[in-house]
Amino acid sequence: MPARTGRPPKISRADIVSAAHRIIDAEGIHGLTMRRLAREVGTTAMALYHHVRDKDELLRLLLDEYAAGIELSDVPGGDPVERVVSAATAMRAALVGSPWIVEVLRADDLLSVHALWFPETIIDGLVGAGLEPEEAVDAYRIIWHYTAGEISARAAAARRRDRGGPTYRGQVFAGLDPDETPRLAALGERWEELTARDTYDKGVRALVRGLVTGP
Amino acid sequence: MPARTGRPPKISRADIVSAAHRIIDAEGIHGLTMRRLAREVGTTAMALYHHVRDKDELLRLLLDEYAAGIELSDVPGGDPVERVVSAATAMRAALVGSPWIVEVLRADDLLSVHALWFPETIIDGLVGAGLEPEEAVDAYRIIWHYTAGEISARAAAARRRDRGGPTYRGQVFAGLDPDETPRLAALGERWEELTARDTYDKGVRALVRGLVTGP
DNA sequence: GTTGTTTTTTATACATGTATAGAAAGTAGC
DNA sequence: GCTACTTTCTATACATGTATAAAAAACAAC
Repeated sequence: MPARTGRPPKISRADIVSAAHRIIDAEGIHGLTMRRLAREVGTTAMALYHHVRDKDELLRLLLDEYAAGIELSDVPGGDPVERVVSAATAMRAALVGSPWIVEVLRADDLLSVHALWFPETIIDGLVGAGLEPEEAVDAYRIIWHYTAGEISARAAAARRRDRGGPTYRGQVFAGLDPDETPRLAALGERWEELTARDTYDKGVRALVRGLVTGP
Repeated sequence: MPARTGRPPKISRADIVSAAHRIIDAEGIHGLTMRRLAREVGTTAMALYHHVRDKDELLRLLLDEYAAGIELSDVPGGDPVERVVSAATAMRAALVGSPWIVEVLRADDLLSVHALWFPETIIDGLVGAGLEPEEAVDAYRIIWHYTAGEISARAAAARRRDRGGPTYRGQVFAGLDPDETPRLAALGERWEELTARDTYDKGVRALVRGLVTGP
């Protein structure tokens, strides 16, 4: 039945993925290039492309491995709203350490095959709170958009901080007209400080509350 | 006082930005490369780097020009919640046509110098709804994260659709265990259809409602 | 005018993802 | 064993953003 034909492969998808894992652990996501990966596997860059469609697919495979290792935190049984908030917070916690994952996902709001626990739990909680299944899907996607946006913004801010350089905000606040934008002008210097806060929890609570209470 | 010294410049920032604008109009954001831009301006790629720090700065300059041309829609006077929703919707409408802008912004939740009307109006509306200014800033950022996430996901989905190829979702739903994820299994085929819906309005309404009503 | 200084431009180079073409290494039919 | 076919791998090439070094073009001091 196997009856393999053709030149026998020297490397496998699994080899690639585990080598990629090693590189990321040792050098961070930044060190993961196709050529570097090829060297680690002991082949050429283009040979990798016979096993993965492109780098994005490779990242998705990594995500999947990673997701399989996520500790699913226990979610409180009682209030459905609280369950949804907990699950969303756990989802965010799982992703926030590897923001590159969010770049890969984005369109794929389902995360990974091994991370379906998150949408499942959130949707279940939303149905428990009284939403129709279709509405719960909408609500889940809304929560996902918020979560992805927050992680992405957080990662971008961290990158900028690393690279230094003048923030764009400074420029914005320098040329600020108090007549046109009184609220912003009043905030002034405090903007930097205020926008350093972690608002995820606040946001997800408001969002879930707003979603489960009708208009 | 001017007393310019040094080799006289052949090109200016303004030249660069307007040439970039021309390219984007004619060929889309995809056609905007540093070399293509240099050709349009009549110089070399590296010469551009004496006028802009990097491509991101160039994109920010473009955004700023673009923002200056945005029609500020009138926002209803009455209900503060409705004002915030309108302003957020206008912000999203302004950005959704050029999703690359969101990639540039992300960390810079203030948009552009010429688009401060959006945060100003939103924060003002939130204060009008009873929030303290600090809370209103938090709330604005939360709304921004949601908006950026939604646009980003939408753009990624469109890109994927263009390129074709099997969706990751298909793979996810293929190997789905109804015991572990009953809600998702029940949805099954409908996922694709359900997730094609535009949920921005629903989300932003829920979010603002949740934000202005205390916990 | 020669020499130095400053600013801008050019030339060259590199790492990256990935396309394309062809070589290599196996099996199957005869 | 020879030919055809299939799969995998290798070599080469390209476009991209951008670093670095050198050259060019102006002015100022003497």
